[in-house]
Amino acid sequence: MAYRTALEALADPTRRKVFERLRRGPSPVGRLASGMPVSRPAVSQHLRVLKEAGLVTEEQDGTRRIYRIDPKGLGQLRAWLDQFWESALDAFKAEVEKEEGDKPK
Amino acid sequence: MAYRTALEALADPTRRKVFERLRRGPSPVGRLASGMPVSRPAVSQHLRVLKEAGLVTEEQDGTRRIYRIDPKGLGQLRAWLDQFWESALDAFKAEVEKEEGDKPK
DNA sequence: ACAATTGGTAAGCAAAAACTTACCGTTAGT
DNA sequence: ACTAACGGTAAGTTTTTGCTTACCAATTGT
Repeated sequence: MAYRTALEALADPTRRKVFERLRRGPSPVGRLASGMPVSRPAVSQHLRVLKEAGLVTEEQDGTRRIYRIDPKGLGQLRAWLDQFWESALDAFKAEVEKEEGDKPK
Repeated sequence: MAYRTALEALADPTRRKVFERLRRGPSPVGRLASGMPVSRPAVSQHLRVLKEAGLVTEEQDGTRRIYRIDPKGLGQLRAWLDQFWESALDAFKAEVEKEEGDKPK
């Protein structure tokens, strides 16, 4: 049921930018913030949302916190999408068959 | 590049509800709106967003418009997710190998 | 031609979300 | 012990977004 939070987290453009930057590998907050059009606290807040959505993890290393992508949230999102995709196709097929029945002979 | 709009469209709970209801098959606007906690115009506005995101299609049938799920948007989202998933795993592997190199012997 | 059904659009409002500045706590180095 | 670096949190403001009411256009049936 956590695909909701993942979806909501990835909807924001800057948050997506942070997330996609992490795809290239782990990074501390400061490094993430430089190169972003917004302030460091803003990035911090985005990271919290991403973390709560299971999309990133935080690891303390001295005075800095290293953020990295967490496969968990991504996996849940994929699972939902796949299941949705399948049932949508099923409904689509059923629909087509129903229409076939409408033009008999 | 349209996975952005799909993501943003699916972030809203009521919009997701509309979308998930369409999974069971096509429906005109009025039917969708009844059974929703919001007004018909609200549903209309949501449908527009979903349509612009390539998630639903609209077909005119007399005075009513039938909405159905459009596989396009869903497909683009899946493609992005899959590609993201892969490159994230790659980065993860590369990271592990780097750490292996850190503790030689 | 007229009335009724269906639904899109506009304007305005209220709630939510993102951003900034200011501040504080923690760790590392000297 | 003092200072600097790093980053989370609070408070307040602005922007965005979702919702409602009111209105209008198009189609169908009588």
